[in-house]
Amino acid sequence: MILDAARELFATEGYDAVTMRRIADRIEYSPTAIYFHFKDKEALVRELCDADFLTLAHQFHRISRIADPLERLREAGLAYMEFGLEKPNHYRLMFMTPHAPIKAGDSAIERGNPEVDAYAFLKSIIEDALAQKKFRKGLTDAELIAQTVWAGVHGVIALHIAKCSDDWLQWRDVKKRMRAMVDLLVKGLEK
Amino acid sequence: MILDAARELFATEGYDAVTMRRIADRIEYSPTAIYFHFKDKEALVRELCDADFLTLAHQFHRISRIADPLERLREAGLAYMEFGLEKPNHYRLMFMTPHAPIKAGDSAIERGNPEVDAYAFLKSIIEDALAQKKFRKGLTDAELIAQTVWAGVHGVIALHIAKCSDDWLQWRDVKKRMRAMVDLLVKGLEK
DNA sequence: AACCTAACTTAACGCTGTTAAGTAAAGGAG
DNA sequence: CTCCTTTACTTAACAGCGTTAAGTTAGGTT
Repeated sequence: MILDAARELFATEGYDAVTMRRIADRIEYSPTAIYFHFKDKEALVRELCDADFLTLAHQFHRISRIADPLERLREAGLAYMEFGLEKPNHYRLMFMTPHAPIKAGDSAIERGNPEVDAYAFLKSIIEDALAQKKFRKGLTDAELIAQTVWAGVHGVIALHIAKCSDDWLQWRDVKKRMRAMVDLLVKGLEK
Repeated sequence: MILDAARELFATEGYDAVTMRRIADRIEYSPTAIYFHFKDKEALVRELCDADFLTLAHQFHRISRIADPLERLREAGLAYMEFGLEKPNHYRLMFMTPHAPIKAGDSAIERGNPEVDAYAFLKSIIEDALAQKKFRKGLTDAELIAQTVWAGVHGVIALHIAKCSDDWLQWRDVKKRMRAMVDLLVKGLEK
């Protein structure tokens, strides 16, 4: 009940709405009751995050069927950005807010398993492309490539979330920017 | 005095340290005194940001002397990321936190002037490269390219700031990731 | 019947941004 | 010199935050 209330408040009204007191109001308990189930607000929020990381990894599932690694990389990048676009509040919490590092085994997600670990999924695509010699000469470090690709797609969404209502510059449509990023990344990587 | 105290607290102890009361303590005034000079905390914080945007633009000044637009793009990207790396707290506030949009003329920065507007500086590099036909066929929209390049370098720093102490993955050295990003971007753009 | 434990509540602490009301000093006008 | 206005502050308080100490209540076990 606590997690459901927190998730709904969070998704619909944003981070500021997620106060212990407001969660408690929703479920008609006292604020203190929450502390019986979660150590503190950070622990609650991290459990929310954990579930979101899992749904993100699940989004990738249909993509794993695409044969060509470069095309798979394209679609994975777009799916990642789509996720951030649709759930900006969740995305902010997951990727734009520093948290205390989680201990190994503390999370419900099995590290390194592409089925449930989105980063591992990305890395497996890169390793596949490297094995099939799809990349430019000199590109060999799968970890480094994965982290750079991730940074690229993250940048599009992170900037969009933080600055979309900033009229300082003439923002191009975010969908266009998403496509431009995957195009640029693949063009920069492929042979 | 208020701005100086706020800036110092912010740079050394992070965002959480910037409370109206702590600023007031530093300058030995009452918290209320600050409200005589700034409408609210948001206004104070935005004036801090404004100064930072200006110093970022100034960092770019020496780069404008580089003749080759592609090399200039490289160096501008690296300088941008260096700024974020050196002043992570400032960077977070400037680029990772949504703010209410500023009204035109409200800011001290002259929009579109590459001397003081960092985005305009980036765009001028792209336009220069386009004029010199340095880019791949099909790349024509300077605004879109600038926004994509910005997203790329932003992604590296934003991820670093939010996730550097996350041991979920084996982070490559951030300097390596910075270089990998500019290389990837330029390789993806150039003819 | 006695005891224990889990699941809560009430009340409070110290913190936050913010504001209403009051004060003290400075400067100009008559 | 007095009156008045403006500027720059202070004190005290409000409502909200995360969090905790202490007390309560219900359910099951011995």
